[in-house]
Amino acid sequence: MARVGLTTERLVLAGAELADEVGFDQVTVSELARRFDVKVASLYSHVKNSQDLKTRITLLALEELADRGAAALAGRAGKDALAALANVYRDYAREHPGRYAAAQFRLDPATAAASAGGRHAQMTRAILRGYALTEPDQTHAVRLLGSFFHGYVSLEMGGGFSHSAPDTQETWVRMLDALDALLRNWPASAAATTATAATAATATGPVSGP
Amino acid sequence: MARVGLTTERLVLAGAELADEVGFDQVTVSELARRFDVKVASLYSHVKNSQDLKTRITLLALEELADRGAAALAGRAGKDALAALANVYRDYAREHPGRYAAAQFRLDPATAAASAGGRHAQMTRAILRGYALTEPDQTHAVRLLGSFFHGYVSLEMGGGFSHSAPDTQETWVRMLDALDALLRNWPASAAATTATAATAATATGPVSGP
DNA sequence: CTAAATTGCCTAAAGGTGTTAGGCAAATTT
DNA sequence: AAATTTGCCTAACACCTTTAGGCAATTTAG
Repeated sequence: MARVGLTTERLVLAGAELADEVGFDQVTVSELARRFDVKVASLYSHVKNSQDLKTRITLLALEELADRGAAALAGRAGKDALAALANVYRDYAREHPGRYAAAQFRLDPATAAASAGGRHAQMTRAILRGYALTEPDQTHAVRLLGSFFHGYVSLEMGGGFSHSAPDTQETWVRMLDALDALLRNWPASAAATTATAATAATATGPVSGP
Repeated sequence: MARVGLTTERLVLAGAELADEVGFDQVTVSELARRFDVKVASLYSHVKNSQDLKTRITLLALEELADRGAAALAGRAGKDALAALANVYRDYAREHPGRYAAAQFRLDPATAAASAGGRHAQMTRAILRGYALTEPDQTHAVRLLGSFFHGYVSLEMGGGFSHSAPDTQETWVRMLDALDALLRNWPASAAATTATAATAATATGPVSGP
């Protein structure tokens, strides 16, 4: 019966498209089979299982994102570079919500190590070359930027900022201004501050509001 | 046959515990039934369906989180308040990973409006009273803090910062220092800056802005 | 250019989750 | 104690996942 020409790559690509259409966690082996007009069991020759499929979509998304980041960063520095990378994340999430969600998928350590994840950290570090941050601080800054990018995009995508007053584009621009200012004027380690006081007591969360 | 005494509340609570043990998206009506040693169909008298169960767990988590936040904020201001609320989120995520994940669950607008989500935004706004920010900026700052808290906690929970050099506690403290500094010295709206330049250029397709 | 080996998709089947419909017995009300 | 309500159960269907084994189309070899 006429072979359709399934391939791991074709499946992963179709899976990524499916994710963008219906959401990453609605990606199902069955639906994929339906799209290729093939019986479900047939996919299992190309993909180990559902988890494997999702992992591959995740790796694809991380790779695409890293490629876009690298392209955007080329020839830019300082605030320009910061805004460029930030926009890559935001735009990618808007264009490919399913893939972006996939990029958040938890990978096992081994797979994660072999993924494009490292390139992302590298890119953020590259941006910081435009600011005068020495080592311990640089890592803190990398983490801060990572947290911010990820958090902002998640909230905006999730509708967290939906119906509030100032539109998100304005917020976005002002936030980048703020981050740039922060990096240019990174506070010295106030080791003996009262900062740690509250630490032991409580925890954090994602907040929806405006 | 001996009634077990199921209740919507008991189910939601057990669901929250289950989430903390196995992860929010592994919370299943079947597993819950198993835990109460009851047949699956029996749960449907107390909960509309799986989605309804998850929604209720989400609402519970948002409420708990808001309560903790309110308690932590009482009597504090400025950086103290900032650190206190941030720690509430972080600690909650550590103690109750499943519930924290639930708090991220996308609610339909109507339900979201009736949730404790608003309290969270209010708390962040309350913190900003300790800093001199006037209106458009205040909202931007609320969103920035929300993005940051959510992003940081997600990444740390997801193992994003796992095996890197400076331990996360140090990063956490320094980040709070940085945010405090940023809020105390919020940059004025540099409307005519080069900020927007990069936005339009960002290689990736259609510019994002509204 | 066949014949053999491989590979791709299929049928079959079993196990898990979600959900609805209808029934009997336990708890509650009268 | 009778009547009513309510709680949990059985039955059944739909859908997703995964494994095992088979036949035919394709590729490789002689």
